[in-house]
Amino acid sequence: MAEYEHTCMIRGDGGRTLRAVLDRICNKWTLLIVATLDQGSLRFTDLHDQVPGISQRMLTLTLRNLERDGLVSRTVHAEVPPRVEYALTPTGKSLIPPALALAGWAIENVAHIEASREAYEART
Amino acid sequence: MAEYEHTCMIRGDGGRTLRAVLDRICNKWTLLIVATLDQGSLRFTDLHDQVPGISQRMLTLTLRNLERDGLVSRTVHAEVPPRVEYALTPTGKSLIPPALALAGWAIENVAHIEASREAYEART
DNA sequence: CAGCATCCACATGGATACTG
DNA sequence: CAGTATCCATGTGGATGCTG
Repeated sequence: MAEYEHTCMIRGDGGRTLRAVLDRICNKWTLLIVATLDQGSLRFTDLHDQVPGISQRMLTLTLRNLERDGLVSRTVHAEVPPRVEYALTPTGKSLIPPALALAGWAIENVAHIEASREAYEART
Repeated sequence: MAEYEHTCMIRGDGGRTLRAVLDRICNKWTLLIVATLDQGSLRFTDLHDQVPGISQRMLTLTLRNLERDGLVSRTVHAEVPPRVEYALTPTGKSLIPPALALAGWAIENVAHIEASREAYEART
């Protein structure tokens, strides 16, 4: 537990690198879409159906950002009606393990956090 | 790589659990403060000095949220001038490993992401 | 020292309507 | 089918000034 020197990975450059990446990942939909695409390639409407509650606008925006960052590939098939397939790139796939680590922590600790929060509110 | 069924940890309840936690963690300062406190307990001014660029307001807000969620403890010493010590709780400490996993991914892939982003902009 | 209060700028994201 | 366009509500966070 005394290995706090490893946190220099986080604090490193004042947190700039970590934050540059977090900014792209920690919005409302990104991780959900990445996790959904881990099944394999999907088209726009499939994603819209499988990610509950997302609007067309946010799905489009999030996919564009993922494409920009090279985490998701977008292939347009020249057909009528149009067919567009979205899939994770290798870089996108590599995000899954750390994302799972965080999700695991979230699931293990959400009860404790929620309880602590309610106790705090009650105190105030 | 065919173990995509594990991403149900992320998608599980439509991502609600993960997002409930991400919302508390993925703001501008939380992970930076947690990483800084991994060294041991620090007082307000020390934190303000060690986290470059943070304002008093955001330091206060972030610490209050961390205290609410039970990730950071706040102990006031009845002295003059006042002395307040902030430290990670066990729950707070347990966030470090998954945070490091994400930071590691960020550091490994930031160059590729940045390059992809520039290529994308150039294309447009 | 360790904050709280106030004001303000900007980004995120939701709802709705329209299109090649 | 796979988007785009527009409008708008809310949240996040920065600057500044004041206080027990």
